[in-house]
Amino acid sequence: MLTVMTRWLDPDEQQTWRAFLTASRGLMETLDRELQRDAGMPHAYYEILVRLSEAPNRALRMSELADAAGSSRSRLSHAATRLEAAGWIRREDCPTDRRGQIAVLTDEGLTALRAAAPGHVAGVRRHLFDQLSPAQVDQLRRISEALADHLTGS
Amino acid sequence: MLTVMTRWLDPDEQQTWRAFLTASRGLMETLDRELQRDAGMPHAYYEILVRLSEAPNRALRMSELADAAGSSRSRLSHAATRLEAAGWIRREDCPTDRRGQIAVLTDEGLTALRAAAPGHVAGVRRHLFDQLSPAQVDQLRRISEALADHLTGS
DNA sequence: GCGCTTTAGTTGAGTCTTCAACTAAAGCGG
DNA sequence: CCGCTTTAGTTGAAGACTCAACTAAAGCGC
Repeated sequence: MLTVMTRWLDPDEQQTWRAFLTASRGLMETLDRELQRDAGMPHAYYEILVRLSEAPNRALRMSELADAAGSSRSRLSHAATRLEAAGWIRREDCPTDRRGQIAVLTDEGLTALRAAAPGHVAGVRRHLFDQLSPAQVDQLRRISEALADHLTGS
Repeated sequence: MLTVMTRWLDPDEQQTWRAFLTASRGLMETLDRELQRDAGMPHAYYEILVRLSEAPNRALRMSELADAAGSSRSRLSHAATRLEAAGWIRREDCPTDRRGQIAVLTDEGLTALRAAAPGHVAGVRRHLFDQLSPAQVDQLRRISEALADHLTGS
């Protein structure tokens, strides 16, 4: 067995990695807290409602919704239970696949989403876009796409 | 009362924001899962151990440790309880401030950290640095620093 | 030295996530 | 049409995090 010596992070890489950790963790925590405070929902639930609101008939199969919202199936299942209890979504049986469930955004859910959206978008703007130059925004998109491609690709 | 119309994200901003969400969430989840699988600890605990290992005498006041590890005090308190039960840290009374507690990395904690580090660093390299050009790494550092400055500054 | 405010840290309840185990139906090979 | 494997979705238990409430000690003004 051949064990290769670990290639540690050099000081520059170290700094980059720690800055990234601080920034992304801090940004998500801030937005999550704002959303929880102003709209009574965590960011993960907000994203579920957004994806449903964009879908035809405000409805999606559970697994499509999980993929769209970047959630595991188990996570979505638990979240759906809560969202249903809040009256924001409803579950329907899938007519073409008896295993399937369809999540539907209710009118109340849409109302809650519309109430939450302006504050949340303002937060994303204030904490992210307003802090970066247009060039940096472009760089961030390319960087993020490269990382996302790798994660889903391999 | 004057309510300003929300300035929504334009399609480009939307795409950037979603790519960023996918990438940062995916990256953190991947690293967290790898660390949990290979070393039996979540990333947050790993970071606590790292910070302690870098401190003089492998010891830090709880609040300094919380700041260093980017954790809330409550979170650190709960985590410390677990880490202490695992035998990886120990708590001592602070001699100069009777309110204070000092977290100390034990030999077992250092051993656990040393066992976890190579795999984790390899993951950071594989999932982050290997996917970006040197210019992009530099861009990411500047972007992250700008975001972090804003979050802690304001 | 005495109140008042601030800081240090912990705690418990409630919430969210993960993981593995599970049910049930669909798809497929022969 | 019959097994076998895969896919859809849910569930419960355990772990981790948040928030608010709390204890205790320090710092400060006078």
